[in-house]
Amino acid sequence: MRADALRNRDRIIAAARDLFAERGAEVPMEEIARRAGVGVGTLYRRFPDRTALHRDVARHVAGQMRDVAVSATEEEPDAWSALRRFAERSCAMHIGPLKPVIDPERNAALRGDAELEEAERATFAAVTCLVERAQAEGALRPDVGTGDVIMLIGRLTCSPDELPPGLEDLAPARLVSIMLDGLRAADPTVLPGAPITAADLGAGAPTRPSSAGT
Amino acid sequence: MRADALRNRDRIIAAARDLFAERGAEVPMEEIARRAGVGVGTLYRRFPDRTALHRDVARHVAGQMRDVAVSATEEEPDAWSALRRFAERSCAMHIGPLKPVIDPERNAALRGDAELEEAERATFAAVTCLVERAQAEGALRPDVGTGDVIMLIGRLTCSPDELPPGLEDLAPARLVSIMLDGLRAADPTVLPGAPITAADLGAGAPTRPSSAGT
Amino acid sequence: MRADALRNRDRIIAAARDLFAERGAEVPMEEIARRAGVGVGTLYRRFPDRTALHRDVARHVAGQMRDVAVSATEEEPDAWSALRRFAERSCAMHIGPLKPVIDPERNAALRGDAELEEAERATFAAVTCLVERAQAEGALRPDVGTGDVIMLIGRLTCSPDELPPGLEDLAPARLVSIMLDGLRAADPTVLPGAPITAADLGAGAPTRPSSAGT
Amino acid sequence: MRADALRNRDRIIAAARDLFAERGAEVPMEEIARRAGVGVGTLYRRFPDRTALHRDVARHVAGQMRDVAVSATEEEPDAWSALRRFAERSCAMHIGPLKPVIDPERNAALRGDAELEEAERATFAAVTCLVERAQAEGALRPDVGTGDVIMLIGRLTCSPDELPPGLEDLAPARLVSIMLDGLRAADPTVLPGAPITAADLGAGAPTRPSSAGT
DNA sequence: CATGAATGAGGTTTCATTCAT
DNA sequence: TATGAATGAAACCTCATTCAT
Repeated sequence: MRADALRNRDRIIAAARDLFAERGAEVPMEEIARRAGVGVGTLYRRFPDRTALHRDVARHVAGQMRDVAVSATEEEPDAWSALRRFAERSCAMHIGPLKPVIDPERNAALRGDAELEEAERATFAAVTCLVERAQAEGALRPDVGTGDVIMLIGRLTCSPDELPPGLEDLAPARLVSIMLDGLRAADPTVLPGAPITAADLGAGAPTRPSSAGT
Repeated sequence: MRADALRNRDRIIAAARDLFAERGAEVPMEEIARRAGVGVGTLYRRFPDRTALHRDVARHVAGQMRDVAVSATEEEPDAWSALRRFAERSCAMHIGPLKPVIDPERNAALRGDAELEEAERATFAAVTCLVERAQAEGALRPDVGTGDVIMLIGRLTCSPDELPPGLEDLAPARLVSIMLDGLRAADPTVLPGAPITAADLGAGAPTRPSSAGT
Repeated sequence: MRADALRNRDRIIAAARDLFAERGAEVPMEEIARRAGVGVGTLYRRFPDRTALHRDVARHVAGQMRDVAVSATEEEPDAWSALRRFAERSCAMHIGPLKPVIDPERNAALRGDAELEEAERATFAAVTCLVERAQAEGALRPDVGTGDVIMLIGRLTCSPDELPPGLEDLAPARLVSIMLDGLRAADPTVLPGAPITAADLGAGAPTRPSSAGT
Repeated sequence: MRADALRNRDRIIAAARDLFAERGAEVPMEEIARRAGVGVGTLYRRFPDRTALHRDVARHVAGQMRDVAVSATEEEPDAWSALRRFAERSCAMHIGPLKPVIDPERNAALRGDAELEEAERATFAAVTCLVERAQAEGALRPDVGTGDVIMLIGRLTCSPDELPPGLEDLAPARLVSIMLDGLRAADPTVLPGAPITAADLGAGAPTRPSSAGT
């Protein structure tokens, strides 16, 4: 692929990701093209329809998630710090509002995409590992599973323009901190049901639930 | 207004609220009419355009929120239980996905609606009161404000079809419980910034920030 | 269906048939709507996409063909006159240029349409009957089949604007007459292969080839 | 022009002719380029727009037609055989479906093209000559003109994919034979109107109608 | 008053043509 | 020179809104 074409492709994916996060999965294609600085035709040459764009943005974001999970695991001194870092970085990536675009559970067009599922699997595996280690370290309450953690992160992260002006940075940081406090071991309430596992989250999850399950 | 006309109006609002929660603020009007069991013409007779429907659904939901806040305050033995009940009921009402429809910050058509702002004000006032009492009781950590609580609740509640099948009831309950644990007093981490107040959340909030602010 | 809606539907089908014959299966929908005197929206309300319009025009034309075949059979004194009338009427209906729209062999969207296939079957049956009787009467050469006759008719009829100006009426009449002379019994050349039967023409044809086969 | 450039040009014309016959005059340019094994850029370097491609394909085909007419005239022992050969060869060239591309009557872009008109004139002249000789020989019915013959041939030839599978070769041969029988002298019906002359067919025809006219 | 038909503006997608590599 | 990327006009199709029945 030619250099300029590759650059355009990257700009389109970046523009699409931002706009999907800001204004939803159905932003006009024209607008995505405009934000990327190209004509609609160029956008459609690379991505035959909205579905294809969804898929490539999903792969991109899922890959970043996996990288964040892996590097947090490798570089942090303990599992709890790694989980905190994973949560904070996910937040900065606006995972929450991208859910309708990037989650195979909610976007049928993504079902069965190998690359996407592989990235999700790797992310789930890394997070599951962190969860188990953090529980062994006594930092994470024992009655939660990977699914609980992933869902919390997904729901707490949101796009800047959903936040009150002036709080774009502060609010997410506070909410994530409060959530992490809720996940810490000290004196928790009894949760209903069993821990939610990675497998409970569906498609991209490992077929065999980890030992954190039920 | 005749009895059947009134019934139609209620059915339309109920259908609209459900569809807005399930499929977003831009659901086709035909579909809302169909779900309500009326023709589009009837829908447009009651609500001249989508904006009017948004507004009436917003008023309806904001009124329910206020009722929940007030009755929780009146009927629960202590402020912490009332907060918990408010969180759980809000969750059951799928406040999260309705945000783009009912939040004046995100739906410009709602700005300046007196009835809506009054309901929001009352809700904020009641929750602020609960927050302060719960902090006085030592049940709620002192470094959070009404805004933190409202935002947490808004983000943790979601429509059933965003959840993995089989977990529609369990997942919200677990997430809310974890969040509440994060809000409890015992041994919290230091949060960045100052508590987020009702006033920080904008339009419908009291003009004078409550004493919870810093 | 309301009276005016029904009238519009008929006007759309008539406009579409004419334009398909004049300018091909891909005439802009806007133009069909304009010719029918309605907006595009109305056209799309009745026919969700071009395919649906193709299908209904095909059913309409196939029904007319069947009616022509049947009435010719019933009203003409002998099979040869009936065949001639069938050929002339088909010609007036511009069957030729409509082929890409109405022939399931060439328009995949029509495959398996029961109403269409039934009309084709009836037409083929009637023509097969005429062919056999005309051969028994000695008017039609014995070495041709229903398929030969149908194909000849299809190819010789064309839309007026494919013809040199001034010959719109005369040319088809002459070509059909010459073709009919070619089909008459007297002193024919030896044709290659076996008679082409209705079954050879595919989808809508009777499953069991008539005795004219092979 | 370099050898490879010349080869590209020929491949493009061949690909275009085939695709025009198979799928119509509006086949995407990309597809023509692909079939020819070149990029669109190359196609546009040779042919500035679709019109130019139409024109060159038209010239090419018209030239072949003329060659067929001339060689048939020169090499066949009698006029009737020459006419038969001309009809059969035209058929093999799929003249019918190319009509909208190569006929100046139907493709305004071709009007006034000297090379094309010259080829058509020569073809018409040769066929007119054959018609008159065949009539003098008593093989061709006297009440038809060059125009009748040309139109019949044009309408009976079609692209292979318009034919039922398995009959691609047989059907055209049979239809042409039947048509030729219709044109033979023996015992014809009375045709409406006067013979259609070359001049009646328009643009490329001789300015002075040949003596075949009435 | 309820209904559902008609309208046309706006978003989606295709493709002829131009142009950078 | 050959290629295939970029462009934007035009066609397709959807749906908010109006209006006849």
